Amino acid sequence: MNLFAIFEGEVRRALERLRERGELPAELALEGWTVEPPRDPGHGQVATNAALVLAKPARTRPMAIAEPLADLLRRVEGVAEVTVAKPGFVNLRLDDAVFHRVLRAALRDGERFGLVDLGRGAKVNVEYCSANPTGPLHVGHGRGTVYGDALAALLAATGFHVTREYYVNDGGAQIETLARSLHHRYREALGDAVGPMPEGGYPGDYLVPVAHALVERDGDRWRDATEPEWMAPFGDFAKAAMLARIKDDLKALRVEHDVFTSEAELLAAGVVERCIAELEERGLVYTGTLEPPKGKAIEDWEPRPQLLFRATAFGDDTDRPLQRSTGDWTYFANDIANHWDKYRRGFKEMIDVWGADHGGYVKRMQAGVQGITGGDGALEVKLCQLVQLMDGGQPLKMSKRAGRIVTLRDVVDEVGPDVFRFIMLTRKNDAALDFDLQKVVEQSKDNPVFYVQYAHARIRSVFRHAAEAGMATAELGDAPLARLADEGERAVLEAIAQYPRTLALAAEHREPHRIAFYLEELAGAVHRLWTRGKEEASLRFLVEDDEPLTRARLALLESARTVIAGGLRVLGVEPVEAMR
RNA sequence: GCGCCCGUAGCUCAGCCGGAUAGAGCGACGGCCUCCUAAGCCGUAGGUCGCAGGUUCGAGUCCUGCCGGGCGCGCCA
Repeated sequence: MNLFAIFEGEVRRALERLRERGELPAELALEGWTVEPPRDPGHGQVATNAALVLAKPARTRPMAIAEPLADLLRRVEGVAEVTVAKPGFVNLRLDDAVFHRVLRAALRDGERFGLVDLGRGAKVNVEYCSANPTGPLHVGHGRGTVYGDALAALLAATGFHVTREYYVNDGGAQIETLARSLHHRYREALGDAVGPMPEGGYPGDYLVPVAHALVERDGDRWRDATEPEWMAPFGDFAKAAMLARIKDDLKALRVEHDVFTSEAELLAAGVVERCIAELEERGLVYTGTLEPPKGKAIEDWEPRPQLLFRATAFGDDTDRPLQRSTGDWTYFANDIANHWDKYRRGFKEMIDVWGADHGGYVKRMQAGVQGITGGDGALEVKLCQLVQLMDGGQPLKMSKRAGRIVTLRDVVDEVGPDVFRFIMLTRKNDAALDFDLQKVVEQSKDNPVFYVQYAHARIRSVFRHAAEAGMATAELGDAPLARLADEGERAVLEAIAQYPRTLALAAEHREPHRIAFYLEELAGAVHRLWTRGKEEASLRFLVEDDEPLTRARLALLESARTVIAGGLRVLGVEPVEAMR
């Protein structure tokens, strides 16, 4: 029950009436205006800028539209008062009864309250995390992962049929590097004096336990084997171990993907060849020679004819290579196949969450999807800016080469998934983020997530007390909500009514952080109301000799709690029963 | 050199599709617990929204140009 959507309809009808009556030009397009909560609560609960927006196309003054519009809106059920303000805003003050209906809807729907059906069951594939299985997840991965996970939940909450996907980049040379690194650790585990990790290997110590597990399984049978002999089994073993570890790390973050797609398996199944053949049939593949990029000197640049994808046909800056000089497919070719595979599994809408360092790759991938799906599929890419890891104000350079990795798991174990997720979700995805390990650990007790969880816990506490006092806490839908007369109660009521709109906007904009900020506001309204009860006994929630009033207040609290729980659920944060 | 993203209070960040007097948290300072959880509430201080133009009834928001920071710029992933 989205009040703002409802009143948008009312404003539209009123404008249409004005057009019919000739007070607006017959050909006027009724577009571009909005219905929003006014910034100043003194203006009521709903405001529209329709008169301002339409004045110019209607070739009249804003007030000439605002006045008759206000007259019509005054007759709408649930509207208590309509005022026209300065330049031409029309402000509505709503009857309490309207908010009472919202509250009853919230009580009736529980955590499903506000879940608008924007998607109508459309299938959407959200690919996120997709870190290479060559090591544990680090903090930088955590951001895109949490964002993607919350976005997936948000879309699922707004009527889309969502699949959460992880693309495993296990097709390239990096798995060979991983296998060599494991082989080195394996020899170490057997007690051979092999020295430090060779140049180009993965120096982190996370392969040490993997090597021991391999010794446990196979003993020293690979000690004297040749590289071609051990390469495949070592690669498989290491890959499986890394993937298991990544899944475990994800679980600690409360992230669970539905599908893991393996690049290597797509390759082995010949999907890439079929994909390229498909592109060829569409005339999107040719052999040509690329110009060297301007402005950036590339050493050992050799003009070379190669297999190219006609990305420029879809708005990319240049055509893109599909095949390496070695004859292998490029990562790009494989990734087109990956998206083609999704498309053939029924996903016309695909969303990828990438790190900002892949920003230069967006256009070509979108071009690839357009090309391979004949324009029927669409790829939306959400970039997460990189995380600058700090330690006590000093930038911490993470380098895999130096083996100095701050793992995601370390941080999550330290502060917990709720704190970590909330930190990542109180930011827009496209703003850079400083993540100071020391501060995050020190200040995790100040994390706003507790503010929201505390509001939930306090409400639970009231219900526990109510039950102890023998008060009925069920069937609150028929409570006399008109008894809710305090300004603090109204504030909570109005905050609750904002939720459906917030959810819809967050989904449309792919911005789960809006929910986090909204929940802080709602929690604030709850905390303020709580404090009013401390200052004035008559405003306490449980009033011994006035059960109807108590029930009305419980109804208010329960719907607030429901919204908090539902919102936290979308963010993947636990609503708690108690804080102590 | 070119492309994308960012620049808002001391710090970390919101600011809805262009809307009314630019907000929150942390930090600083001052108040509030005989009573449903003080992980809370109330107040004070703190801003030329990077700079300069432009668009318009109206710009933190859109456009152009600068400045500053991040990322990227065949066959790596």
